[in-house]
Amino acid sequence: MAQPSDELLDPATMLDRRFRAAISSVLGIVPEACDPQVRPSGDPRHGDFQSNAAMSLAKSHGMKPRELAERIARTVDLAGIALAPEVAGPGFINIRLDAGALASMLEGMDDARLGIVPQRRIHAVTIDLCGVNVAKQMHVGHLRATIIGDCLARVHERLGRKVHRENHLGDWGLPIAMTLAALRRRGADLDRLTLPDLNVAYRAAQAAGADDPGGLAAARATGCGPHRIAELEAQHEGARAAVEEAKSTLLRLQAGDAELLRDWRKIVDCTMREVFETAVILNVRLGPEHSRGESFYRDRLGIVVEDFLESGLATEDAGAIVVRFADRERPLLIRKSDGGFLYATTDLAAVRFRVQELDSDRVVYVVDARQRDHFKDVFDACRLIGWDRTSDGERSELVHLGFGAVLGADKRPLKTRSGENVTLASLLAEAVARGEEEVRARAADPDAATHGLSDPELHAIGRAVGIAAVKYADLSLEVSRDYVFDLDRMVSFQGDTGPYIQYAHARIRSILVKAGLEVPVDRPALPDAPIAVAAPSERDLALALLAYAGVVEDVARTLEPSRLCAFLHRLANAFNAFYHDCPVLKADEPTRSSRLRLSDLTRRVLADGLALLGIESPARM
RNA sequence: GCGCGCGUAGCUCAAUCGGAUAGAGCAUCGGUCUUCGAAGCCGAGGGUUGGGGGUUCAAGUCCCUCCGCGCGCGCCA
Repeated sequence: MAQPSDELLDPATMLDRRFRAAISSVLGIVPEACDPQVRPSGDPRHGDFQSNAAMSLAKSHGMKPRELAERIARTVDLAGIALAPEVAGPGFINIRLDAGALASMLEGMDDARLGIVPQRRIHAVTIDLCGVNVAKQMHVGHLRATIIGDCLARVHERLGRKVHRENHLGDWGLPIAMTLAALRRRGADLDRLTLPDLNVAYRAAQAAGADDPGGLAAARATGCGPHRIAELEAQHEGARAAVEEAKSTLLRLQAGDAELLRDWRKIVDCTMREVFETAVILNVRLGPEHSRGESFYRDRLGIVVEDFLESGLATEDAGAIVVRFADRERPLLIRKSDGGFLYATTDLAAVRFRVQELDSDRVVYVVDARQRDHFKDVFDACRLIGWDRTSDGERSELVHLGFGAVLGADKRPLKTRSGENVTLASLLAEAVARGEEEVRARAADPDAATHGLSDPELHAIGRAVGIAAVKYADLSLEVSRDYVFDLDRMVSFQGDTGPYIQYAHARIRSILVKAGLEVPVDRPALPDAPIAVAAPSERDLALALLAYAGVVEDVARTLEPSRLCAFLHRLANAFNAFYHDCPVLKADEPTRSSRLRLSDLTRRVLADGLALLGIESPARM
């Protein structure tokens, strides 16, 4: 029985249902067991969609593929959706959608939802993103952890899911204690501390604590002079002293020393000020309410180890506590021989908290791909002990979305000329400057839509363009891959770039304004005009638009933002071709209104999709 | 040594559970603005999908093997 909302569905879903029913009927099996393999056609000559199920199902049912395809094609009910299907080749079933059906499906999606159906799920989703370290400036790695995580959070939210954005700060432990001890020792004014100062102090403290027994041994073995050995011994002693001081600072901090905690808070706040400023520049939704660092879990670590010991999953090994796995040599250390906890312990506590207390049936870690082994171990440990179950027993999906490195032109991790890590702040400043440069150059043209705009307006557009360039370039690639950071390519307004999509949006908006329409951000500009789909490029545009909801669902399912970018690029291309072929403002009614409405729908899908990527859609550029 | 990831056009990248002739962008070359924003559109050239073997109606995709690159591997995070 057809649902009342049936007509709101996209063509792929409708065809899936109809073919599922037909295959079920032909083969005498339940619909759930039939995958109709409905796919968009690669070649327009084969129609709009195809079902490939007959070829793979034929053998197991003792039929010839072609014969099965014929029977499915005769049986399937495509009334109101498509023309009669045609069988081709070894058993492809080709489908051409009906123009009237396309029009009514478009009218059906032309509201604030844009065809997206909210997922009714009782559990939440947790996205671990950003992952900054206190006392350290953000670098390019944080760019990816932040924007990919923000995009996935937005996509899940768009689908009606409750999302917890968790910024798992590195705000606890020896390195922080070391930095704190060093700053206090030299009497630094923590109220006037800047992040670069703090960063220098952090690195100095790290260097002071750097023990180099290997170097010492090597120096002895290779017969270095006594001066060199004495120097290394002194460094060794100095490092031990620094580490001892840091350890005692950490102990006092852990014991709740009020003065230390106050100072600790100051360096945390100093770090986070930059994080939140960066979030604003990046157009990422990340605030203090999303910060829950390692310190949050500090009182939950002991019980983690105890529970693993009690369950028999953890054993002692050379004084340390480890969890072993049946299928690999590598154990997971959860307590050091000196009784201290490790980051794995914190991560175990965090998974447990996120699944059980944040009630998440999905926990996504947007973290550097190099930590793949670590997360595999942590997640497996959680599954062994049952911490991947929500309180009502639902199994939670634990997934590490490991992203690749950002490389420089030399294919090596991005560095400045002097060999320093590139800070995120400097990288974004350059991107904004480049975006602004492009926008101002074009605004100089007296015919440009941006000509005569005020300085702050041009700056705002330039910023949106520069940030879009960087984010789109990142999000449009497969997450796990490394990529070369090339600002020239990214800010280009041609090709598969953020600015190109933004341009398509601004251009459409300008057409609607020229038609004298009000152009609301997220509502139809002309909700009542009948849509007609006639010209080939109109059809292409219609098919692209109708794919939107499915793409958003795919992105949530696969955690691949690049699919959304590919969709937006296809849609912008389809619109540009349509715009070239089909006059809008100069067409006669009712074609004019139909095309205006198609344009308006395109405009809102582009803006909605860009918003899911965390990219702004300027009205003019 | 063990484990993981990646090799696709000159460059940067796509390719849905294995589907029809492997697609885009950049670059190159050629068309296209006195007509809605040419940041656009239309077209051309460019490929042994790292090599070899296998599975099948069908392989860039799955399996085996070799080569190359990157990353990770017990008391840091």
